[in-house]
Amino acid sequence: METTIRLTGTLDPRDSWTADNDTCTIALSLGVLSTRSTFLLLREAFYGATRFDEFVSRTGLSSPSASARLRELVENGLLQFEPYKDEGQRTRNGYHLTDKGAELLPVLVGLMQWGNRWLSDSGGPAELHHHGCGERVTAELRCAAGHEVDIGELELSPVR
Amino acid sequence: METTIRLTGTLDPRDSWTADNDTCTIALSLGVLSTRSTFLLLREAFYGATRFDEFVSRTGLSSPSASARLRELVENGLLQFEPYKDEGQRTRNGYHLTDKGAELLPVLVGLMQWGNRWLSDSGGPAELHHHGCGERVTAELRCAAGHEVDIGELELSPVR
DNA sequence: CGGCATCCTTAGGGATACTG
DNA sequence: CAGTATCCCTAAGGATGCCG
Repeated sequence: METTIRLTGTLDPRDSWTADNDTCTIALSLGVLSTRSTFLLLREAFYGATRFDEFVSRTGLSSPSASARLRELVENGLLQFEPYKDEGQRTRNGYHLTDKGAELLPVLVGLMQWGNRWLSDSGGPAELHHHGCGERVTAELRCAAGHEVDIGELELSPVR
Repeated sequence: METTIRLTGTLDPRDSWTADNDTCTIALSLGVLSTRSTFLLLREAFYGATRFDEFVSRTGLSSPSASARLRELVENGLLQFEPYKDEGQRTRNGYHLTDKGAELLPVLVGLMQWGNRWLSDSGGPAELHHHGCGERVTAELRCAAGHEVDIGELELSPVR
C-alpha cells in the first residue's frame, strides 16, 4: 500500500486510507463546524462578541438559530459560557473563545483571504495587520524548518 | 467610527462594518463552500481525484449529491471540467482544480491540523511534510515581514 | 436582556432506478 | 463509466410570540 502521496498527484486506488471519513480530521472538523452559521458566530467571537444579543444582531441569524449553534459550540468546547462583570454593572454571562476555539483562527483567516482574493472586487472590506510591525498578515503553509511550502511540495503520509 | 480592532478585544458597537455579511469575505466564502460535501469533494480533488466515480466512492456521498456539488464547484470556478487522456486510453473528461480552487489549500490544511489536534486521540491519520526537506507542514499566520503572528497581535482594519 | 416554544419553508443528501 | 430522475427524510434556519 502506498504510504505517501503528493498533492496534487495521480490518485492511486490503494490510497483509500486517506478517504475514511470516520478518521479523516478534515471530515471530523466539518462535523463540528458544520454550518455557515457556526462560522459566523465564531467570526464574531474572534471580533470580541460575548453577549447573546451581540451574536444575534451582528451575525444576522435568528435568535433560535443562534441559540442552537451557540449551544453546540459550547458543548463542543469551542466557546465557554462564563460569568463576567463590567465595572459597575451586575454580573452577566458571556461566551468566550476557549483555546480549542481560538486555534481555528488560521482557518477563518484562510477563508477571509481567499474571499478577499476571489470573491471581492475591492480586495474585501478588511485586512489583517501585525500589530507593531504593521505588515499584512496571511495564512500560509510553512514547514518546521521555516520554508514556505507550495502545493506541489506537499507530501501526505500516515501518522506512525 | 473605529477603524481598527484588535483580536480578541472588546467589541465596540461602532465596529459594525465588520459584520456585514454581504461584504464580509468570510461569509462570502462560506456561501461558495457551504456544505460539508463541498469540502469533502475538494479534499479529494487535492488528493488527485478527477473522475466522477472516484469522487463518489472516496467521499461516500451519494451520486446525486456529488453530482450537484461538483456542478456548483465547476460553476463557481473551483474545479474545471476538461478532457484528459491516460496513455493508450480513450479520451475522458475529468475534474481538475483551478488556481481559485487550489488556493483553498491553507483552509483545508487548517481544518486538518485543528482536527488532528482536538478531535483525534492519535493526532489524526495523516500528516503533511515538506517534500525534500521532510519537515512537518502547518498552516500558520505570518506577516509580510516574516514574523509569526499570535492572535493578540492581530489588527483588523478596513481596506482603503 | 437572554433566551425557549412553535410553526413553517427550504436545502442537503440518501436510496433506488434508469439512461447515454 | 458518468451521470440524471424521483422520492423521501432530516436538519438548517427564519418569523413570531412568550417568559423569567
